[in-house]
Amino acid sequence: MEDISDQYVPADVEESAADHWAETDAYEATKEAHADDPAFFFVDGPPYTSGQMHLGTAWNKTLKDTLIRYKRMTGHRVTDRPGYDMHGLPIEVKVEEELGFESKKDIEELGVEAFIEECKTFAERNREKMDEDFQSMGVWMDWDDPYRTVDPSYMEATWWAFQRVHENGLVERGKRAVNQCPRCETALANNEVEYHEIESPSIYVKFPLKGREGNLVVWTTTPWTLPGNTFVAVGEDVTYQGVRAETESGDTEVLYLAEECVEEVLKKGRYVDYEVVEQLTGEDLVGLEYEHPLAEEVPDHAAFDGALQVYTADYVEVDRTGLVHSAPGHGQEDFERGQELGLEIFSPVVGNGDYTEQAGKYEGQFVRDANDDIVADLDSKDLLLSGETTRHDYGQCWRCDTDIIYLATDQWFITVTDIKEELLANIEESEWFPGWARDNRFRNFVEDAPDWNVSRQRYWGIPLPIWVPVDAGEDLEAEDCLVVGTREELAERADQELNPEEMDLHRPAVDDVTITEDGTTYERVPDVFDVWIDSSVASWGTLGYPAETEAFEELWPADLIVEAHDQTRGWFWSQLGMGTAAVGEVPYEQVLMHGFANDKDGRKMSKSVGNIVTPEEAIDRAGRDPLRAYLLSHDQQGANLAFQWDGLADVESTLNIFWNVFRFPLPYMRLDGYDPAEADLSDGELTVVDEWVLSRLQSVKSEVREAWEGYEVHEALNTVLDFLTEDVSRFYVKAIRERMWEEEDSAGKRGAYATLATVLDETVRMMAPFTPYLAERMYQHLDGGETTVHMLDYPEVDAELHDPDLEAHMAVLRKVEEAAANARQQGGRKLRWPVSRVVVESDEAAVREAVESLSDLFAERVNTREVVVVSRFDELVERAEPKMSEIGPAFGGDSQKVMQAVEGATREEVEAGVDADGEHYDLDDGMVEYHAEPPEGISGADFDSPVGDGSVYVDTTLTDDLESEGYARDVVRRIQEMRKTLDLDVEEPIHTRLDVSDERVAGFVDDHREFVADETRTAEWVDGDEAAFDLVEEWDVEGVDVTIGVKRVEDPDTPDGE
RNA sequence: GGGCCAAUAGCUCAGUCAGGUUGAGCGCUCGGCUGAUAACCGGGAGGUCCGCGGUUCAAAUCCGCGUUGGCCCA
Repeated sequence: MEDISDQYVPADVEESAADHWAETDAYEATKEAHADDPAFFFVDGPPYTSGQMHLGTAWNKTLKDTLIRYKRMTGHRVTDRPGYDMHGLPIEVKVEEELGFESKKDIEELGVEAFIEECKTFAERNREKMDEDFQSMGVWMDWDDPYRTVDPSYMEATWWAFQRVHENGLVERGKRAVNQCPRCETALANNEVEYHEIESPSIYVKFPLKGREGNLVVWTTTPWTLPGNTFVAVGEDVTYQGVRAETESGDTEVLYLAEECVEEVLKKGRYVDYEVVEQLTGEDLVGLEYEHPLAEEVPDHAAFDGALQVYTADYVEVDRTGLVHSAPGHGQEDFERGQELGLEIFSPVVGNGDYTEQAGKYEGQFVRDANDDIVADLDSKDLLLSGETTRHDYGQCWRCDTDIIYLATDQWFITVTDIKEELLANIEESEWFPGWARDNRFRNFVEDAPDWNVSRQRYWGIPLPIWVPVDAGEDLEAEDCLVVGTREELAERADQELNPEEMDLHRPAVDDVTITEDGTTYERVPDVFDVWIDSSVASWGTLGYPAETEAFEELWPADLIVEAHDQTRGWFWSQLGMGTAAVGEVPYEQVLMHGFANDKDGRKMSKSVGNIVTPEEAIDRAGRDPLRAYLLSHDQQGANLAFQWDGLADVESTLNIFWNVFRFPLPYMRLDGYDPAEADLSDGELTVVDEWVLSRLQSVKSEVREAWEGYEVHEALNTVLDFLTEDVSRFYVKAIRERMWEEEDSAGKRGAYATLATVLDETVRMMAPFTPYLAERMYQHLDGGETTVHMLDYPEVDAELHDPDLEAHMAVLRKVEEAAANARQQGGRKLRWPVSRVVVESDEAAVREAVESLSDLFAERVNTREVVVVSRFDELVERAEPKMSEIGPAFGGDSQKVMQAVEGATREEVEAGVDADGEHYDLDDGMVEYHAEPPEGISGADFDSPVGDGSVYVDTTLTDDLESEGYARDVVRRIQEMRKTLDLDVEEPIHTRLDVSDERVAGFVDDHREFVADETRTAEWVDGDEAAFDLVEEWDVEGVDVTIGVKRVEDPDTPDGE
């Protein structure tokens, strides 16, 4: 094993640990060690293979890795197969960009097979890069065997599930108004639409009424949907008015619109005057018929029974005009209302956004490009009341940022709205951390979830396993279709010869497969699945189901999934939806939902803002373990992280303290030939601090366990780190340092070695899931009995060593010690100088008991000759403080004199009455307040402890004896500093020259020559030229000039020197 | 436009559920310690508890209305 460096250098530690893992197959050994343990089925949410790891995905995988390591150490056989989500439009778009493609036509020209190959290569290339990234964070998962959504065996899992959904009667085919990306020529799910502000026309259009005078006034930002107009919607209880409006030229016309909107709209139409001719409700307007405003341009417009009439609808708001142009072919709400009304759907637009011949004059135009023509046509017919533009949020394709259009197209759905009750009930079957994520956020989402559009008119995805009769018409029902569940089943039923072992399930391999049954021939629906279908089956796809059944039967459903809060609408939902629709169950039992990694101000990291921090950069500047510990030291339940470089540096310095604690005993142990791996607490003598730190260790283990079990990961980590810094480093190590310096083997030293070795062994194991490299490095140096620290057990509480009373006492003592240090500082007596006496005063018996039980330790730590514990310190002097509000009225003009006489007097003096200017004054009780002060030479400070408060008094009066020791210690410390300057070995003897300018002080130091020589390994006191010394320095010791010379002894074997 | 989460010292957060003198760590500063020493210990400064309104003897805490940031939905 290499030497342990003075400084914690994460990069070195990590390299050394990584090498060790590689050499010893540590990961395999760890899995093997737990092969027979009870199973813990963790499922990795597959990251999308479009780019590389960023800080958020690094956090996510680190958290998963930490939990997996913890679960293993607590005796579980953990499923740790990582996953990758590799299909979908994002990759298609990237590949199209690489190939310089602009539309589907380019893809068809290249050929679907070649395009699929490109996508496959692209996704695989990204996956390999991400594989490396995740492994570079120290994530131990089964990287040799990840599940990939592009593997036929995984794809089959979606087929199997979809077949179940079909059997359950939850698959539906139909025309629905969906979000359509005209560039990608596919439907998009609501959650694939992102909203941005755009500028659109904002036009007010007159729809001439049939059979009566007047026009309905509607407003729209999408003129291109007017050819598809089918009805006008009004609010049932809204008040409408018919107004006769006068134009600038003096003509008049009648307009119908909501009362509230009249003024505003007439102003926009530049009417000069108007009168109300009619007032009526929405209900009254129902049934009015109107002329299609583009009747000439679009002769084939909706004219069927019930079209071009007024209906009520609940989506109407009293805004703009209060009348809403409705086209079921172009809007979701319009579509739903149209269905209720039994209206046909008229949608003269194809998938790429071009008008069909049904759009008459506009045939072949891209819809958005037709806006201007339509506005102009309306204007020419005097049907345009007003035309301007407006800025508003509008949906865009999540991948290519093209503005979407609403179209009614044939799509396939999983009708999750039919099983809403079951979905909501299944939510209750899962336990979420934090709880509010389930009960508020997720529940709301599920309540509002519409039917799931699972079909995409694209290429790079899992083909829909649906075969429809070749002659199927518009009204095809899902139950008349075949849904295939596995490759084997397809091979059996297919008309063609297929090899289930070797066939690829991607397009175009399955496109031409037909099935003939009962005299009907079926062909495959050309669509692919929505990419969210892929990961929705991860809980069984991970296990190779349906091809492999054993693992599924043993493990399913997942014990735990861990993702960020954006997955509420994503993976948390898709799994619930698919699980419930296919098998009636939620596929996971526990959900840990963490937050996002934002920038230092809590803002989202983004390329355009330029505030991105990459994991690589953080690893470079701090290290893998520090980055992991930093990420894990913050709340892991729903809260976002505001990344701070300072915070990362803080964590690194905390780990450095851990490193210092770890390496502190090593030189001593080596000198004594002590092997920490063989540490035995029954060998040697345990002092009270040993017993205390061992008890604290038990408390920490129990707190840490509890935190883990509630997935309070940051609590677990911070508890260990606090223990290391507060208890081990600041208290324990300080307390045992002197014992380590003892030269001979002693029971006390062995006790300290055993204690510290035990503490280190267990904290290393507790830290292992968080900082795997650092823990490995330490374990291999301290013990190394097993291949890796990660295959060991997580430490368990040893009740024998747990002593809550002692911990309580020590907690009191530390508070008292703090107060003593405070009092010392006030009395101007530094710790190196002993004091004769420290008095601890408290009227709490528990406090006194605590201090008394630890008084030796206390005396040592505060450097006092004597510790006195009392309930009341009777040397305090009560000093009087006059209360002028009482004295003033009582003594009138003499008040000032009385005040001066009273101030600072003792209680005795005041009670006897005070004299001033020859007069005697008696005072009442209420006129004076007393407070107790320490007498001259004693300074005090108060403390609050867990069991009660009190005060500490430090007697700083000097005696020759104390002063003598103080100076001697000061001299020792100067010589030590010089030894360090000379970089002498701890053991190396020296010759020392000492000149003290003050005779009295020189005497003091002489009294302690032996002590000084001992402490500084001075073999001989010498005189001589300054030039004869390796180092000569002049010091100011408490105002006294002291000149010290130090030189090495030439031959260390003969310490007597010359 | 709607839902959820957050806002407390320069920074990270606790305290909010169950109302009662705002706390810790880091940083800053002054001092101490000095064979773990780029470590460690003590003192001090530092707060509109995001704002406004309400309930209450009493509000960081409960309620309402806002502001800012984040996520989700439209």
